[in-house]
Amino acid sequence: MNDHRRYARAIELLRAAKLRPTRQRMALARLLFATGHRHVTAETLHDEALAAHVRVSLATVYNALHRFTAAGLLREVVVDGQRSCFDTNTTDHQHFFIEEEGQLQDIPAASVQITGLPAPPPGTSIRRVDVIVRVAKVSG
Amino acid sequence: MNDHRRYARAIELLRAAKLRPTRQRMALARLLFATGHRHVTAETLHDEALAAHVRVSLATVYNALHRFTAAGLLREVVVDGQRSCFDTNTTDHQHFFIEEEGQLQDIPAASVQITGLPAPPPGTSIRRVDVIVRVAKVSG
DNA sequence: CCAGTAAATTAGAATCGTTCTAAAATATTG
DNA sequence: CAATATTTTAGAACGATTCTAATTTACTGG
Ligand SMILES: [Mn+2]
Ligand SMILES: [Mn+2]
Ligand SMILES: [Zn+2]
Ligand SMILES: [Zn+2]
Repeated sequence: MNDHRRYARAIELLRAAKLRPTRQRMALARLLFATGHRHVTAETLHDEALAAHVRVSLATVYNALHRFTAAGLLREVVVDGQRSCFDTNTTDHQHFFIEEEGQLQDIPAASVQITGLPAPPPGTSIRRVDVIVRVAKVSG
Repeated sequence: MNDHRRYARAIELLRAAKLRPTRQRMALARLLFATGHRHVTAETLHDEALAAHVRVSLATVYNALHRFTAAGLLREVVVDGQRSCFDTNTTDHQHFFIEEEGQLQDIPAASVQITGLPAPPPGTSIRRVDVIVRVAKVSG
C-alpha cells in the first residue's frame, strides 16, 4: 500500500469512524499517513505540525491520536513508563527499541515466530502479543 | 522460613548490593522477597508497608525500588505508559497482562520460544526481549 | 444559503506518577 | 564517641497527560 493510498484510506476511515474531517485532523492525518510508516509521540507530532505551519494545540493532538487509535488507524506501543508512542503500522509486527535514543524500529511480523505460549488465564482471551527487543549501542 | 531467618536473608541481600540495611529497606525487602514472587508498583508497595505499620515515605519506596533494580534484585516491567511495575522474579520469563485489572501474571520462560529474530540494528546488541501477552476478560 | 445543533478545538488549570531538593536522621568507620 | 557518608523525608517541582469550560467550527434540515 503506497502513501497516497494510505492517506486516502485514513480519510475514508475518519468518515467511517464518524470523525469530522477538520482542518487539524486532516493535517495530522497527512503528517501521519502520507510518508510511510511512523512512530510518533504527541509531542513529536505536535512539533512537526508547528514546523509545517499547522496551527493545532497539543490537546487536539492528544485527542486525535486517541480517536485515530480507537478507529484502528493507529496502534499504541508501550516502550517506557513515561510517554506514549503511536504507530501508523497497525499490522502484526514487533519492535526493536534503541534505549539511548528512545527510537523504535519495526521488525517484520513474518520473520518472528512465537511458539509454546500457554493458554491465557481462565476467563480471558488474547488481545495482542507485544514483543519489544531492547537493544543498546555498543562501542565499535 | 521464620522471621529471624527472613531478616538474615534480607540483610544478606542488601549487604551484597552494598546498600545499608536500614529499617525501611529491610522492611521493604521483607515485603518483597519473603513470600514468593511479586509484581508491585511503588504505590502498592507503599500501601502495603503502611498497612504493615512500617513508617516509610513514598520517596524512599521509589529510591529502594530503583536501588534494588540496579542491584539485580528486581526487574522493571513496562506494561502501560502510566506507571512502573517491578518484578521480584529476575529470571528470564514473560507476562500475561490482564487489561481490566492491570494485573501481571508470569509465563514460565521455558514454555515460550521466540525464533526468527533478525539481527539488531547495526552498532547495537540485544539487551532483553520483552514479551507481554495482553489479555482481556471474556463473558462466559 | 441560513439557523439550529452537535462536535471539535483550545488555553489554561488540574491531575498523576515520578523525581528532585535540601534539611534532618541514621549508619558506618575509626 | 566523633567524623563522615549515606539515607530518609516532606514537600516542591516536573513532565506527560487529561480535564474544563468557553469559543469556534462542521453538519443538517429547511
Ligand atoms: Mn493513552
Ligand atoms: Mn507521568
Ligand atoms: Zn511499528
Ligand atoms: Zn514476572
